[in-house]
Amino acid sequence: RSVLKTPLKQAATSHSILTEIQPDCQPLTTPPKPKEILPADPWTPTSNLKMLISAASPEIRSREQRRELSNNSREVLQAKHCLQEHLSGDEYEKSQPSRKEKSLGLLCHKFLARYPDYPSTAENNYICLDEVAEELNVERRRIYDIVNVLESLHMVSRLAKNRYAWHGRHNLSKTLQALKKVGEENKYTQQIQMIKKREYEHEFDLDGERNEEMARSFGSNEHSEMSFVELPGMEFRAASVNSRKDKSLRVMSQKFVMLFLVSTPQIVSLEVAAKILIGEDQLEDLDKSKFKTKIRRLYDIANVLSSLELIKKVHVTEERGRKPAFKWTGPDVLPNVQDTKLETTSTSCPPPISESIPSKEQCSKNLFPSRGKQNFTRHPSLIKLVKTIENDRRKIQSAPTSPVKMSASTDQNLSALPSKMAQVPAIAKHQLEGQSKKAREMKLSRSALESNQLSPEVVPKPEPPRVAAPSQQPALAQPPAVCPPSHSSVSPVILPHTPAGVSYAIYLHPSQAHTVTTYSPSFMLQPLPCANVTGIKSINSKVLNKTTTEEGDNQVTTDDPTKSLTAKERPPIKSETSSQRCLKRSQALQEDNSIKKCRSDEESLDTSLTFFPSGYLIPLTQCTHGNKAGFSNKEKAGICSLQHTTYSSPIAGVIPVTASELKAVNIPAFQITPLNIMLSPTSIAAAPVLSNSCLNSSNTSSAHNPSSSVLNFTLQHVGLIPAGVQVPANPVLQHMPVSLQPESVSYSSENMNLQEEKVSKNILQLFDRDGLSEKYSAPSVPKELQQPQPVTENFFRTPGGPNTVSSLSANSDGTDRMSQGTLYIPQRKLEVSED
DNA sequence: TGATCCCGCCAACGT
DNA sequence: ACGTTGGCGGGATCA
Repeated sequence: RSVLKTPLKQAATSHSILTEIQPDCQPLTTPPKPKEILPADPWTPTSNLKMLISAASPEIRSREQRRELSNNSREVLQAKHCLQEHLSGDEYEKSQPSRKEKSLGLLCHKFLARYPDYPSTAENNYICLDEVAEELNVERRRIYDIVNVLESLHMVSRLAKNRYAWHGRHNLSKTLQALKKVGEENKYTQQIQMIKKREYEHEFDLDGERNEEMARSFGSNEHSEMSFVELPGMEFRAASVNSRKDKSLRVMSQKFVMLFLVSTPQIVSLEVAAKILIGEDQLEDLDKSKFKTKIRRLYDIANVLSSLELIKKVHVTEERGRKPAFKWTGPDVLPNVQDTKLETTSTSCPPPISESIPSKEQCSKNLFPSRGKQNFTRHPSLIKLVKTIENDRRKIQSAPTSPVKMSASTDQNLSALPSKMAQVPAIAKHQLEGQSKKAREMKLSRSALESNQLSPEVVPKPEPPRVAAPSQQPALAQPPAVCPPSHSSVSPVILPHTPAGVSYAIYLHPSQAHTVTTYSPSFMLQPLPCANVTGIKSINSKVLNKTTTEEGDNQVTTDDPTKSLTAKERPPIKSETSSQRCLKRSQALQEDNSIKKCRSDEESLDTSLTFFPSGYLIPLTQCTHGNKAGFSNKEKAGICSLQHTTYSSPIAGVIPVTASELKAVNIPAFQITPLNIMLSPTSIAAAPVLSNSCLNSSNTSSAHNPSSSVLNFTLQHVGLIPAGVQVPANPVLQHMPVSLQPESVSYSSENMNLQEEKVSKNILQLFDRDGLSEKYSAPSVPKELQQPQPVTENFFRTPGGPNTVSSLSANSDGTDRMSQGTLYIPQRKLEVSED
């Protein structure tokens, strides 16, 4: 008899029946393993799939059809295959749910079939894990695997225990952009090259002792701090769970994706991915079992990514033989085109303020390129030293800062807003075409703009005492003057970049956060502005990249860069959306404020929290700003005061601790690097400008100057990091000069990151203290869900420095891919074969 | 065989 | 104390 597929529920039933023998056969709970008992029958995955599809809404169905047509997904093929088998007459026994039928990939397909790729915001797309698990007839554990990776892509977000919200692919492009940035900042490209190179070397000499070297080099790679990359709109939901938890799958998934986005042939072998991921987590011990486990996990992730059609399995044939690998088949992720446009627009649009901000951002970028830590990190001994220091700090760590500070930071955010706001309109315009809906948003944005103009005034007024605010403003206005030299020298054209679209936050591990925290709770305010800056990429890097290198193993061919955003992707919209969201949020906040005016510190915390994220994330900031702007200054002031209740003058309290302090604190710890010595004139010049913001201090130390960067690079890599690292010494690496610059740039950012981390850390603590995290997820308020919740956990940047987006922009032209500090590796021919 | 990766134990967490 | 999450790796399947 042919096996038929019992409907899902029935299947469940059968399951339980099967398990009769065993005690607890709860359909819902993980059934005891029936194993051979398994009936021979029932539902084939295919059948289930079909049923699901048929049952699904037309929308879903159509989507599914498309999928099948495309035949892109391996799972589908497999499913078909299975089906055929059944049809052909294999029997029941044979049809026993084979392993394949139970594969995560298939399961994921089923899961995805239940939800539309682009759910309307209106509908509540809640996901109840229990339900899903039951309906799909799988253990909940499996659902977690799927959901976790979906979460890493922000396709879902956790609302509460057992509940998730489905976002579909609306956030996908943004997420990918963010991931790409982070990946670039982490120099994944280089790491990949390093690993490949190492492998190559291995071919010749027997390894064994080599492990040491490997370990060392890996250790250097560790960008351990990075945890979870967040998006503006989605900030906190994901974080609702404890930060510590965001460890593995989620993060691994993001990193894995980053590898694809960063590597030129967008093909990543499991082996390489595993090595890199391991390297990040723990330096050294490449122990075999760990490697194996990593691989296992990667398969899990790969399966769901495959189901999402973001990647597909291929085999890379090298001299060694065939190695399993995956090829990126998802959308091309370019630096935000829109952003660029925006930039341009903003530039053209005169509002001084708007312009000023971008410039400021640029400055910050330059100052804080990316990843400063790495410099010393590279050297084992240095790493240890750093770690030790960090640990000490951790221990010393002070109590969470008062909420008030947060609010102060909010204020700062305001200043940043204008520029962003200015951009909004442009974005809206672009989006207009596709979405009629957007019109509304346009309005919002426009209003926001208007508000922006007001903003400048607002910012300064509220807090006269505050040093930072005033200074910032001027700085912003002038940016060109100060910063220009640096970028202009490199590439004037590119300068104007603002990465508005891609702001993101990274979740740090508590431990790391601590480290940062130690620095200065008090500075919290300061950091925020920086955060704003952060979103922006460093121009420098871009320029540097521009230099371009041709080496890469580009053979494989990636899709043309030009392609970039497809109409279907809606990134532009998003930016708008985010801004809109921000506005909403800000409004909400205001309401909150008005309502809660007299609340205690905790309350203020909430508020501040809300703000904070916004501050950090560009979109949010804008919103906040807009809101405030909308209100009379007085109101703003009132709000501020409310938030700061505790402090007589919120600003004052905050202000005291400014850049100078930060510098004092931060520098000692992190600036130890030789790099400091070489300051480029440019950087120095820039420093003054940024001085207001805490960030500056750190940046100053770093050198952007090409020559200096080269020196640094040389020192570090050659002197400090002899072995596996890409060293000029290596004959192969002829292109070093080019690559060097990016490196140098990246360094400075580190400091900034630290500061941010600090801030975030503090924030975190606050949250924890209040236990706010789940607070907002209240089921009762669906609407709320739509908007980003104020609650967040630590979202910060990684050492790699999300701040530096530069790489992204650089890539846009398509030239730079290999440029970043990449080593040229002798290439074996790569042959990619599909399965 | 090596590549895949299902399964579910059990610890960390949350409530 | 109990339910939820999800790290982890043994060992079954697949190719």
